[in-house]
Amino acid sequence: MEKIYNHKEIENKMYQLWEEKNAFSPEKVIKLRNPKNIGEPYSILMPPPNANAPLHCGHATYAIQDLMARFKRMQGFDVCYFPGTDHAGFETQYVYENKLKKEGKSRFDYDRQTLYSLVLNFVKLNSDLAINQLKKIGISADWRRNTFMLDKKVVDRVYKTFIKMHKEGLIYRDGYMVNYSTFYGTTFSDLETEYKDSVSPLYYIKYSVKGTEESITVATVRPETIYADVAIAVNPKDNRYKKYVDKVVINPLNGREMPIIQDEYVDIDFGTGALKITPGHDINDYKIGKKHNLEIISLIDLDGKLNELAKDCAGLYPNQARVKSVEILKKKGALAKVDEAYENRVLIDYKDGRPIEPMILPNWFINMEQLSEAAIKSVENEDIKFNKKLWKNEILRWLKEKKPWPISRQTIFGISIPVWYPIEDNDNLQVTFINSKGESKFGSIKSLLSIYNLKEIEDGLQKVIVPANAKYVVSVDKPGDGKQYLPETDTFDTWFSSGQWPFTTTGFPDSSDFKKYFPTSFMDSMWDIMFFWIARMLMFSLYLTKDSKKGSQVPFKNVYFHGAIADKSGKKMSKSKGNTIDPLEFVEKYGADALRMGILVGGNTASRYSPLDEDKVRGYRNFANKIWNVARFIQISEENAAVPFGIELTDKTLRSEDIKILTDCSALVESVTSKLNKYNFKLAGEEIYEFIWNRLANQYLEEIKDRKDITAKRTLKEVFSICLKLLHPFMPFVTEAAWQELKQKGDLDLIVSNWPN
RNA sequence: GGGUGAUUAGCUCAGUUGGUUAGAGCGCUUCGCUUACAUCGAAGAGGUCGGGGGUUCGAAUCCCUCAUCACCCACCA
Repeated sequence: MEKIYNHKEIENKMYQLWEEKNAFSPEKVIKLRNPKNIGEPYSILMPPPNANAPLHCGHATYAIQDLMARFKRMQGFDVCYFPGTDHAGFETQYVYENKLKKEGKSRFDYDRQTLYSLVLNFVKLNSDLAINQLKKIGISADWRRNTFMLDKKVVDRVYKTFIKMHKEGLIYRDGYMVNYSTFYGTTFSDLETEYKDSVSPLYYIKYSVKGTEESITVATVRPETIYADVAIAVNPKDNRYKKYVDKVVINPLNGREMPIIQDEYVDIDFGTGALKITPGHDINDYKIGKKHNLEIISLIDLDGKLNELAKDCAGLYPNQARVKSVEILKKKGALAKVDEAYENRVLIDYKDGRPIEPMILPNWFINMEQLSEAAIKSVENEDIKFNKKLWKNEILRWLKEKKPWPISRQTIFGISIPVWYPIEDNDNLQVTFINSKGESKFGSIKSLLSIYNLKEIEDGLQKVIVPANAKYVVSVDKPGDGKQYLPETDTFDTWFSSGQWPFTTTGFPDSSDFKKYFPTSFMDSMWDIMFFWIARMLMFSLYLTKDSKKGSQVPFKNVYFHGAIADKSGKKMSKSKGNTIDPLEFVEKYGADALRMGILVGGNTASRYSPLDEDKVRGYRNFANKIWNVARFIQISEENAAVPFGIELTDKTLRSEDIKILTDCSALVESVTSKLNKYNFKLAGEEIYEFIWNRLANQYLEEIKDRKDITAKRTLKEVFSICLKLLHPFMPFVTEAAWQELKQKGDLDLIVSNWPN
């Protein structure tokens, strides 16, 4: 053995050894183990990393799942760890579009099919890269069970679920206030938007009251939307406006006569106490509009420009129209004053921080009423348990909102929604496509068909915009009834497919894996996707199993939410801050074992932000070397006479220090096992570290250095081998390597050896 | 605006149901190249556990209050 532990060489060798023996395959492990009994199933789903980029430091937290997999495998459970990678819809398209941009191109240069296959190739390359990187950190998933989010089995499952939900009335199509990015040309769910502090001018606009000399002044940051105003609202308790309540005001931009309504929502103390109501472009106005049965006027088109209703401002983008509309108002004498330094918050997308336009757009929705209800019950009953009460409360709070889930996205990279629109029944389908000469064309299908044949349109199809009340057929394939159809060009929200991950990976409903490993035992994920993913999986699971013999089932019994990996000063790692760590750089420098310890023991995975400190990782690299050298000491002291594993506490030749360390060691086993079962990784790891370094290496080993008897050697070997087992889930490589050095012919590999008790 | 959590050594954090002199890693100081390991060993400095009040024989640990800092949700015309 080398004096210094060479992690680079040995980690590769050990992983190779496990793969050669198929030690990650549950079927094979049963044969490798001794005794060859089959334990209870214990299954873990890997949250599929996005296959659009190399892994980042957050993926080092996969060590948590791997720890549980290795721990339970050694305990004799029938462990199946299901891996996979995600297509990550919009995220991936975003990454790919940036790539196109560097090449001087954009998504608008391609028809749907071409763009889709380009992105798919890109993703497949990255998917392999992601898997290889996970292997580098020692992940012991059964790679032969790998699932990619666009595999046929996944797409089939997604279609089936959509069709089932549609049949049962949970899916509907509606015009609804959505978060629309005119830049990306797609909607976002509420979870995908943020508010940003901003300073904007606040305009005070006078609306004259019909039949009087008086006017009501309203404050707004978006004067360009006055074209879409339908009412003025005041608080019913506001005495200043009581006299106007039955009167009508004149819209200063288009002369529309608008009612003055009363609603509790209006804050008496804010601005002037009077609020303009624009149901087409503001979520609160939309709600008030619905309540008071007001007309909804859409002023902004999908391309982000104002439409013909905006008169003089038609064709302008909102920020341009703002300037122009203010000029017009000024000329008309309707501008009372401007507060230039007004602090407000503007809606942006989470990805790039570009403005989001709330607007009414036809979209596919899931009614969450029943689905949430079932999920709430299972959380309250603790059919599904969380590692902190905080998470239980947060997820309940969110579920109780029961907000409809918009599931359609206007991106091409994703699973398409299996819907077809009959052309003859829908006069007003708006189509964008690239013709055979490579020119982009836009128009209603009726007018386009007078110039092009349907085949040419289909081949170059980019987007079909469909009104909310369109007639449609739900079908995976184009209906064969002789009618002409255009497909839905929207794709599913990526969470619609990843929400069914527990089903697609295990092969719901008939496969043996599903029968054996569902519901899964342990789910580890970062808390930031609690609503996106964990809540959705829970709802899908309860829904899809509701008609089964066993009744509704949760997808996993235990959820462990870990924190975001932060730098040593507790700041979340992000590219913009420049404090990111490439996990593979640490693997290279200090070894995967050291990195894993840095995550599992150096920080605290259970807190919201868990620091990863390079100094600590270096310390754990030293620890690996310490372990290596204890093994080396044992090997040297064995000389030519091999010492077998195992010694009984009843052995008469044991001296008092031997008995002491053997008993201390059993106490350690008990404590570590119990802590791991409670997911207390940090304390368990610290205890082993402390025991090996201080108790075993510094103390006992020094005590027996001069002893020549075999008993001391046997005791040392016994205690050390137990330590290797306890530490294996944390530091799989060095423990296995040390074990390989000490084991004798016929002994099992550490990965499939039995957990001590 | 609604809610949650945190505040312990220079830094990053542990401290299980309240119980003997408050712990770890890194960093720091001094000494030591002793044949497992200098990616090491030995010894050591350093904290009135955010402030104040209370319960108790006894509180970092329970209660109240103040302060500071995070975070989640909703969203201001």
